[in-house]
Parts: sequence; structure tokens; C-alpha cells
Amino acid sequence: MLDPARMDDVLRRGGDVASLVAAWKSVDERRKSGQRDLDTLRAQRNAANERMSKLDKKSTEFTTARDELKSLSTRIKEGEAELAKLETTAQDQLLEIPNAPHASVPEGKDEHDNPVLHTWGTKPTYTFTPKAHWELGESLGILDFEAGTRITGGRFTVLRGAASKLTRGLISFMLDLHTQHGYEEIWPPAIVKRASLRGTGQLPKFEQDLFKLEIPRGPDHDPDNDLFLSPTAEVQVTNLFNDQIVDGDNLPIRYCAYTPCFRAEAGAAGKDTRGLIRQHQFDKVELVKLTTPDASYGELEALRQDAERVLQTLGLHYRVVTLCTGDLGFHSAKTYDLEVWLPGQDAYREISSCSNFEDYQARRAKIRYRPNAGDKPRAVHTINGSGIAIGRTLVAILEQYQQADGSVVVPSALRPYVGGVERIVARS
RNA sequence: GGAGGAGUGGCCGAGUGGUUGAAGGCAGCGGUCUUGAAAACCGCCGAGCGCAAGCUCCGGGGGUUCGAAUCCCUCCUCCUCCGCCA
Repeated sequence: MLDPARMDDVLRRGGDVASLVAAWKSVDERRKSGQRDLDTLRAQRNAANERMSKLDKKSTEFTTARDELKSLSTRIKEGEAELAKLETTAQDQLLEIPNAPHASVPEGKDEHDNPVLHTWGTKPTYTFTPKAHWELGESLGILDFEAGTRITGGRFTVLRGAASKLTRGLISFMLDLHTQHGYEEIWPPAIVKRASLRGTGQLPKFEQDLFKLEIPRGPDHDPDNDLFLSPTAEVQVTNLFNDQIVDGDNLPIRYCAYTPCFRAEAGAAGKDTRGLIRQHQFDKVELVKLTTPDASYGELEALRQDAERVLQTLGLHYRVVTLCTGDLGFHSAKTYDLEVWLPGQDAYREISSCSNFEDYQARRAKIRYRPNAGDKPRAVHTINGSGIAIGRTLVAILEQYQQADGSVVVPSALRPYVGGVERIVARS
């Protein structure tokens, strides 16, 4: 959650943030004064109880003191109940306040205002009209949208033959690339509990975007243990450290993880309904770092380059944009998007999003480090980025490497991962 | 799924109703000693809120009581045995 000291910085986001902040401040003031009053009463009770422990239990002084304390005790209980309500309210309000943008984040209204940081490679040229990946995939017999819909529903797809094999190869290729550059590989659960999602910022605000598991539960079930299909490995891997104090000497910590990701895509009706771009289930290799505050922006740049390396090694043309204040995600302080070129759609499409959350997630998930032995614990900074989205990489390969005859050349770096196959041709 | 057992500070581990926020040990930090180190000895050494005084926290939540780490209920987690399973 946002550091209360930074409430003014978050106002750059505009919109209704100002009213959220004002509402929180007002409740928090009441919370503080309630805390003060209650502490005074509790101090009285503690002192009286200590005196009482020295009295003879059979004496009249004891009986008198006990009866007097009874009413004080009742008042304290009432005060505690009131304070608990205020604390819950303040906490709920705080969880709804987004992260403060970093000073280097450009002003802007929406994605059209995102400045391009740089472009890698050049747009490939074709002697024919490039096809969209769904046309290529269907004519090659490797993307079966109809079957996915029949088995599960819309926005689910069956990959066959070369598409399946390329997916498997891409996962291994990316994990190998990242582990060679200092990331430890993690294979986490695909299902996460509510508390984990709150820790990384997906909840409470975005519950409608998630698939929730419905399981018979007793009436006393703790909602913190409600289960959801994880929308990104960011949740699992960051929460590897929830409620932990890590040794400062171990930072930065760098992880990579492959996981399936599940998103309900509420509110995306009608968008990208064709093809693999926007699915309810997709695969992704994620990069996650925990760093000290002074190192986090350097580590963000490095992580972005590590994500870019995947596209470069595959020879895929792309550009990098810096998200402006109006397009910045809820919990991010700064984000770069990697956008790969899709000739079949004549557009750059997001294939990786690399963000520094500063201490926003760490404060929610209680991930701290001790700068030096004996120091007070301090929130770490968390950074993550796709490294990169598997399905969209498959899309980019199909579209950028397509040939006049409808076949698709396999990027040379990927061939060792698909049994040496050099070209995908239609199934006979 | 059935039957037992256990959850205390970075770690181990005392503690069954009243100076116990918590003995003791290990680790860590500072110091004495030493050419240096080790050993030994001395001191410090959990976290959160609050300007402070102070308050809160012994897996989570609720209850009993003037007072709970200690008693009761419930949830979660872990361990052992049986069953089942990839």
C-alpha cells in the first residue's frame, strides 16, 4: 500500500484519487485520536491491575477494586470495538489508493501519450500481404479456436502440433536464457489465496478480473483463504517473501518462473476477440526482483533489458514505450511496455510489461529487509516484468516469420528447443 | 478421508490465570583482552502504532475473567500412523 507520507505524490494520477486520499485522511485522523483515548484508558487499567495483583484476594479492598475495574473494562471493550471499525475502514480505504508515479513518469491521458523509449530492429518487409496469425494458424492446422470454444468456451484455444511444440520450446528457451543471466528458476502453484493477491495489489480492487474457485466451505471459513486462479506469476513469486524479513546482504534477489495465467477479462468484451492476443488462459515467463530502495531503478532498467533480450535473440522487431501517468497500472510507480510488431495487424502489441512497484507491494505483503545487522527492518522494493508472454510470442513469430507460401520459418535460436525444426508447413 | 500430536522473538526452547514482552541457549552487534584471530568475560539485541507518555502483538478470529501466552470455541498450518492417489 502507499506510504502515507506520499499521499501528495499520488495526486498526479488525477481522476478520483484526490477524493480517496481526502476520505482516508479524515478517517485516519479519527483513528489516531481514538487510539490515543483508548491507550489512556488501557494504561489506567494496566496500573490498576498491577496494584490488584498484590492485594489479598479475600480482602474488601480487592472486591471493591474489582467492581470498579469492571466498568472501566467495559468502556475499554467498547472503545476497542469502535477503534477496530475505524482501523478496518482506514485500511480498506488505503488498499484502494493506487501507487504514486515516479518523478520520471511522463504526464499523459492514455496510451496515446506514452513516449517511445526506443525501437529495436526494423519492420520486416513482405512481397505479399502479411496474414494475421489466426489465418496462418488455422491454415497450418496448429491453432484450433473452434475446439477451444467447444471444450471450454470463448477465449480458450487448443494448440496442436507445431504450435504446442513451439510453446513448450519457448518456455524452456526463455527460462534457460534468464537463468544464464542470474535469475533463479521457480515453479510455483497456479492457485493463490486472497491474501496473496491483496499483497501484490490485484485485490481488493480487481476481483472481477479473476477466476475464483468455488469450494464448499464451513461458515467460519477465513475469506483470506479464498482461492483464485493466479492472473500472473508476479503474485506467487513476490509472495515467496510475504511476512518475511530478508537479510540485506542477499539483495537483490532475482527469480524467473513459468506459469499458466488466468484472467476473466471482464470489461474486455468485443476487444481482440480473434486470435490468441486476449485469452482467459495463457502462458507466461515472469521475472521478479526484490531490491533495496536505492538500487530499484537500476534494477528496473536491467530487468527491462533482460526481457528485451528474449525478443532480440528471437529476432523479433519491437519498440519500448514508457507508460504515462494516465496509462500507468494501479500498483506501479513506473512501467515500460515492450510492444512487438505484428505485421498481420499492422500494429505494435504489448508483449511484456516491466514495472517498479517501489515499496507499494512490500508494504502490503510485509516484505522487509534489514539494511545491516541490528538495523530496523525496512520495506524492500519489488520489480517485475514479463520475460515474456508465451502466446503473444508465438503470435509474433507466426506473423513476422511468415512466408509467401503460408509456411513459417522457426527463429534459429529456437530450433534446438523444437527438435531442430526449421520451418512450419501445413499438415498434410 | 480416519486417528493422534504440535504451533512462543532471526533460530532452538522454557513457561497452565497476576512486574512474562516473555527464562535459557545459539546467531548477530558493541566492548575488554590479544601483534591479529580464536577462546573467555561484560553489555546490547523482536515488531507495529504514537511527537511523546504510552499502547498493542506468544499461528488467525471469537469467548470467559478485574486480569490470558496460560482456560473455552473455531479456523489455518505443520508432523506421525492408516487409507487413497499422479
